[in-house]
Amino acid sequence: MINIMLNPALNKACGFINESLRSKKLLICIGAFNVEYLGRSSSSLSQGERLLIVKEDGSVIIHRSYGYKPVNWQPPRCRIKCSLEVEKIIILSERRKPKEFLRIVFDTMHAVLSASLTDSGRFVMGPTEDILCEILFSHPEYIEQGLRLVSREKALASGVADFTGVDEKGNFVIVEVKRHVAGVDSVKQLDQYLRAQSKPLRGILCAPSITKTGRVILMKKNLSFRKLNIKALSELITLRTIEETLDKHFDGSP
Amino acid sequence: MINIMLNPALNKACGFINESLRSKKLLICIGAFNVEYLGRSSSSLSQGERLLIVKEDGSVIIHRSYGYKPVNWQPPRCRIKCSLEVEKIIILSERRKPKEFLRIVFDTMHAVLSASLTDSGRFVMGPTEDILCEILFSHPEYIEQGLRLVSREKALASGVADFTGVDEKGNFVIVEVKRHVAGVDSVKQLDQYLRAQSKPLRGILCAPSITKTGRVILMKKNLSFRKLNIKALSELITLRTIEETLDKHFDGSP
DNA sequence: GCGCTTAGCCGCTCA
DNA sequence: TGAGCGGTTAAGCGC
Repeated sequence: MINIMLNPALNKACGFINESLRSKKLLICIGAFNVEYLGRSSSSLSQGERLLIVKEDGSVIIHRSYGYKPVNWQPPRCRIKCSLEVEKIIILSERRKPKEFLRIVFDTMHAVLSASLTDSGRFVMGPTEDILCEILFSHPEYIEQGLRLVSREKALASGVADFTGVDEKGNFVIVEVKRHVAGVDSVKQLDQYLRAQSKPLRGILCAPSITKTGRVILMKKNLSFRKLNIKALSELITLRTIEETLDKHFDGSP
Repeated sequence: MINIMLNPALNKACGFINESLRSKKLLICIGAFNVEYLGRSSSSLSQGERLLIVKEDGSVIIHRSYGYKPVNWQPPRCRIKCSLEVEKIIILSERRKPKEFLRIVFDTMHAVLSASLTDSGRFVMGPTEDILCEILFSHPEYIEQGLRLVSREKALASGVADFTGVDEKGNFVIVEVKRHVAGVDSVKQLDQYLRAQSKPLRGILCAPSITKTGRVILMKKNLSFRKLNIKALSELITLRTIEETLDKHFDGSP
């Protein structure tokens, strides 16, 4: 059910907004306003025509006419108040922790709209690093011939290694998997894991590619790099398997 | 100017959307649809009632009823097409680089709205230079150990220096503060102040960072650079101070 | 264009 | 509560 007012008087708009907030509906306002943000940082946006969205969970989103990212926002569970002043509507949103405020002052309201959205749809994301690990765990030959993977998500002294295992020659190895280009940070991450061990182990970094500086450090530290063909790996797994993995993570959810 | 249709027939909605895309307006659609994303990753969102926003710059934003982040999106400069199929409206958005697609299939349209937003407002992030100076004036140790600041906004022969003071060793200093990366211009500005003095003084440039060429000139002119941690400095202002500021701003609010 | 760093990063997990 | 870490991270800047 959708309610809407076009070019409402400010007092009417204020009533409409308060009713929408009270009944926890999606609220969309188009009008001329300015915004002040105060919290971890601060910002100030002077007057202009924009789009304000307040969701039923108390999130606030402010969009200008361009860009896909909001200019200001607040996450869910904000306390939101709307009040009428002389020739102005003031919407104040308070986030509890960290303490942050958004103050929106409307001069003009072009449209207010409220709606209840019924959405039980399911959102599924493509192969994540987690799923990639799942695949590699059942196909260690894609990392190295003769490699046996022993543990997954192994908690080490200095972080959580994707895999630990034993290579063809009986050396213990730690494996770090990246879904994207491995950079200096990835190499350092793997190196950290290794340095925190008492004995020297082999380290294998698996990624679709590696940056030049990343490779330099990797070679200096005598680590191995294994190029992953993400697409080929994805094809080792059926959609069914992905859904099973998801089910494991999101267990109870419908 | 705002146009709107409530519960339009799909063919009417399709016409409305195409007209909005053609004339490069902000487009808002509320309806039941599913979304497929294909690109660097992939995702699939099954049927449900949601909010679709298409901006005049070709950005696409899809929001569910909860959360402040979009479930799917595309950045500006996407090519967007809308077509009518049997009992469905299909909106396809293509991002050129990297190649990515969003396919939105509407079963039902509850509302379509288009608007032109006029927004020449200015957005300013973080503590203003003024506030930054305020903080540094009460915490000169963040500029240099043992520094005593004597004056603020001191009018000199060739401009207004942010601070003048005396360093640990008794040298007179002029301090210039920048909120953003200091460049060649900032260095020259500080140098100007110093050259206009009869005696040679020390010059300290404070900024979160400095460009390479800026640093070269700075060193050549024998000036000091002090890296500012804007975030840490901001945190020297307590929340209490923020709340006082808010109170001042929002005075009447309950 | 690559590679690196920052962000009101966000959001998740786990000690 | 904090640390670690992945992200369709995005976005900026230097090389």
